[in-house]
Amino acid sequence: MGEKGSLRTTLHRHGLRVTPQRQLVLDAVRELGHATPEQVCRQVRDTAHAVNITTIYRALDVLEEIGLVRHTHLGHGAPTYSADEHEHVHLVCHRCGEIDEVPCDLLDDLAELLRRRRGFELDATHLALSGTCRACRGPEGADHPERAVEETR
Amino acid sequence: MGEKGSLRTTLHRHGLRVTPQRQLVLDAVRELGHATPEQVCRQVRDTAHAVNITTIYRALDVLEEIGLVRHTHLGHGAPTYSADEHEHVHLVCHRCGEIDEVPCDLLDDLAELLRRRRGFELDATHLALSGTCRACRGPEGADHPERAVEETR
DNA sequence: TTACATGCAAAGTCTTTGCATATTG
DNA sequence: CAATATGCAAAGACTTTGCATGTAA
Repeated sequence: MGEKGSLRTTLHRHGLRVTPQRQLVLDAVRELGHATPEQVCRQVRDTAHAVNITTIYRALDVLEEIGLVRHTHLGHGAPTYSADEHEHVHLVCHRCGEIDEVPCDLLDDLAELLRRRRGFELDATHLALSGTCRACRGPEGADHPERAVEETR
Repeated sequence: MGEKGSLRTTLHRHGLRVTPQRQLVLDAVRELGHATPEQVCRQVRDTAHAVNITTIYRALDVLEEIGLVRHTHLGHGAPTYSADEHEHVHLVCHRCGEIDEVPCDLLDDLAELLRRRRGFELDATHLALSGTCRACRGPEGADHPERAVEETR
């Protein structure tokens, strides 16, 4: 059992235990694509009614430490967690809140630039880029304050 | 009074009042370069002892609405505000927490790419890029867990 | 049986809101 | 005077901590 066993294996490698809660949290993150701790909690509770939000936070921390999940700050409020195999850069629309995803390699050139000019090693997997999505820019590319959402904060 | 009058002028244009607090908050943001509401508050209080943190938040909101300041989420916790004339992209080291700044135009190519491929209009002025700074990568480019800070969150 | 996990409650940040008071135009 | 801004206190969102209890190697 290769891929599927990676939670058990990885936890063991770190001297940590495999628990139903941790398994459920990982499953939830994988299913949801990207989700806040709150959202993960709701998903987990569909299966295990009694899991505490504290446990969700702790499980996410553990899973992040061992490299199975990762979080990104998409702007205001809670961060979103996603599975490590699910690499992408987030495009966050500060107009409507929509989140799009693009492959990390779009940033290769930028990463190279930063490395050379600043010695900075960009981590594209943690990234959120804010701006205005196609829908909000409108068909004519004009200003469309359709359902303005308060600025991303 | 050209540049310097822009707070008064801009507030008026928006039907808002010029108050000492707003002036102080703007001054603080300009002096500090980039700062959290908390830091702005401390700075303001050097001059006006009694200003309430709530007022700082509200002043920052107003100043942002009228376009004189802008905020960025550098990772975990409080956002940082900076003056609009002070445009740059933040490079946040998730190792040591150091914040470097680079000109926005480094992102021109990426912006063009996103515009063409996704219809996404990147707002480079809001940006924080996370990664590892030169110092933390070490002279040899190796792993230097000198003063590891818990992951940017 | 010992080390690690969980649940629960309480506390901690950071931020917003409601309302009375004060201030500006 | 009338519209806004401020201060203060309370509440709200999100997260962490302490500690007793539970559970697996």
